[in-house]
Amino acid sequence: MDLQEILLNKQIRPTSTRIQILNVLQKASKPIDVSSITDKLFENKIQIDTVTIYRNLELFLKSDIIKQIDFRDGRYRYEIQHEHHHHLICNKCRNVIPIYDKCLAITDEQVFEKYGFSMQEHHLEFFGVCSQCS
Amino acid sequence: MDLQEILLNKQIRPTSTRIQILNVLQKASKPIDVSSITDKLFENKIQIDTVTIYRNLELFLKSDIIKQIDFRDGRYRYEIQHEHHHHLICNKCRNVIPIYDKCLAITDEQVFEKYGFSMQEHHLEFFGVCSQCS
DNA sequence: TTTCCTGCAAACACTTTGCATCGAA
DNA sequence: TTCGATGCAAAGTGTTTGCAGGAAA
Repeated sequence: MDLQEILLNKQIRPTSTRIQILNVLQKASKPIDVSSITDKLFENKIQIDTVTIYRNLELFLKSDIIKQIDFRDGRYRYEIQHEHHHHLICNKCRNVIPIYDKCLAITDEQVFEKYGFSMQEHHLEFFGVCSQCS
Repeated sequence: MDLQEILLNKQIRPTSTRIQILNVLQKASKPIDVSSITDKLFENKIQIDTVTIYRNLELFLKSDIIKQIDFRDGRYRYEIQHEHHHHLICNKCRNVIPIYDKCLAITDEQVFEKYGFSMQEHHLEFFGVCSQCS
């Protein structure tokens, strides 16, 4: 998908900085953190200030272009918002496997009604040991 | 349940510091962060260094006495490990409702086998808007 | 005695804010 | 010209480390 188009659709000015950041996220095979984004950009001889990355990530988050994920190691990771999925996170090597299988089933939809809670989204991650580490 | 006993069962020396920290967690109606723990202790005229709290929380985590929860606002919260449950988190007021309803069903247990992943635990939180905020 | 706990100070890592500059509409 | 985007410096926040003193087995 065209990154510029995505931004325009969301009424975000498609600056080259933004395209570059999204480009890195798009090419990543798994969610990456801010310092990895900086590194990837650096490999492509592009230098963008950390602050700018943070500011734009926040913008992308608000516009639902990207998703923020927490693997419980003290920093957030980001990935392009696409088909809903979850992650298997290895507690040993920290590798991440995205899974597209349907995992979640609210056995009683009325759970939310019961609390008058209007559910917007859920976050589900699985932790364990991957094949290479076991 | 007796806190001292819990610690002894886990072969952790039941110092008064530890009992006090656990006591605060036990009395809390929802997961709380480190600074709230400090505050609660202070209300009871108990002063325990932040570092000590962190170190003991880590210890409790490893021993499965407590659980670490992430509400995506930059700090972890902790609660006594008890009956498995999830949380409804209000995106507006940040209030937290624990729910004990059965929510998760792996529709295909073979998902993990497929990846040779030995699943140990999952983290599931729901985000939305609570009744008071809507 | 020996081992483990705790507190203090300092370091760290990640993220945010303030402000000036730059650049596109 | 005006408003938004970016970079730099600095501050803020949450967490961890090193080390020394202290308490419990």
